[in-house]
Amino acid sequence: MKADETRRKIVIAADHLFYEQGFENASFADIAQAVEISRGNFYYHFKTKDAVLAAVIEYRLDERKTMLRLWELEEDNPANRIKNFINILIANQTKIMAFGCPVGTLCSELAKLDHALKPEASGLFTLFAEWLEQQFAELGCGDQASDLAMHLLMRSQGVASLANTFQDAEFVRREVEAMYKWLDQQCPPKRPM
Amino acid sequence: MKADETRRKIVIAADHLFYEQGFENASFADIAQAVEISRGNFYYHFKTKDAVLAAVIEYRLDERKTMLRLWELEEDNPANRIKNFINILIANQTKIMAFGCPVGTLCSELAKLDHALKPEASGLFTLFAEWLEQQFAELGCGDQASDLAMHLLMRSQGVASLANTFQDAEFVRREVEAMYKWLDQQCPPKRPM
DNA sequence: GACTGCCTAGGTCATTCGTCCTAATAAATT
DNA sequence: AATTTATTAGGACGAATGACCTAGGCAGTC
Repeated sequence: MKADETRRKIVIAADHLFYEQGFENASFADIAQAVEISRGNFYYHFKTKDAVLAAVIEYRLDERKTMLRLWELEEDNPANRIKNFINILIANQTKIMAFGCPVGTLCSELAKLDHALKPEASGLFTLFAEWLEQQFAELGCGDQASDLAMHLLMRSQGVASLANTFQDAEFVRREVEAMYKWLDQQCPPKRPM
Repeated sequence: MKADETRRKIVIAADHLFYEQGFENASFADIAQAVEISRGNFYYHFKTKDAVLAAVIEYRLDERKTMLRLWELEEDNPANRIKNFINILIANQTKIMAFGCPVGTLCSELAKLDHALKPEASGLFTLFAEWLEQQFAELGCGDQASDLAMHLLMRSQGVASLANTFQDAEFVRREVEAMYKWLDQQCPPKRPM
């Protein structure tokens, strides 16, 4: 069906626009123009803007899940998997410096709008938090796994936020290095009695 | 002059509304209603919405500067001054969980809007960064002072962001505790972050 | 009491937005 | 070929927004 393809194009274009301009600031017209379809056609695929947002969140969730699954296949050392996560800050540095973290800024915007889909957007964070917790657990961090996961998520959010504000690539590099070092210090060494 | 008072009321109301609803989402009508003045009267005091934003940023800067100066007067131990900064997360916990960090969310929104006043808003971060750097310098951290200041700012941003997303007071408490511990480890003895 | 400058009230205007409708076209099925 | 279904086009609508204007009220001063 052609509709599926058009729908997918819309979601991807909306994904970019919501990230770069924010959800509220990106209009139907903007998205339609990006996909090169008419506003009427747009309405055929999505009845409301919230429906687009819901589809974008689902798309982002799918993308992240795929990425995490790939890391699990490619790398069986949980510490290295966690390093993959930290490395997002480097891999996406340019976009993060320009627009911040896609997940964090969306959650923050939806919180201010008191939007009904805020919990769905938070699900993106939950996905990462639970995945990181799993990795820390495999590392042998036991009941600390959850706290460590939240701590690392917190740092990546903080770095993204300040990277966006200060446009300082050196700062990002430094903090990523510090996260690596912090990671190495977690869990083992297991001290002898 | 009555105008000064009305203007001040407008700025304070706009400050709150920009924080709780976001800059774009807060309309002239919203602010005018909060101050209980007519939209026409509003226009007498501020010609454009950007002018309101500029005034709000200046107001926030003044407030923070006053707060930092007070901390310097009340507390001559730089470590305790830094603890005051960390404690903002506890003192403003309710608001932060509801609306995020006033500085961070504003900067992030203005970045997405590609707004002309983004540098002015970033000035709020710079104020804290330079003040923290000064405190770390007085602590004897030498040329690390700047990096440590940015690191602490980063952590407070990350905590505010996740606090807003997850509404988890226990997480905030835990991370504040971790920041205290981290602070105690800085300068001397020099330890990795 | 009239004048002048500061302040306020309420309304208008053009624009943009999300939403929705209808008619036309393309594709699929019979 | 005929009919039905899927997809697209373009415009219309009301609501909301930022911006702007003008008329009037209220000081204080001469």
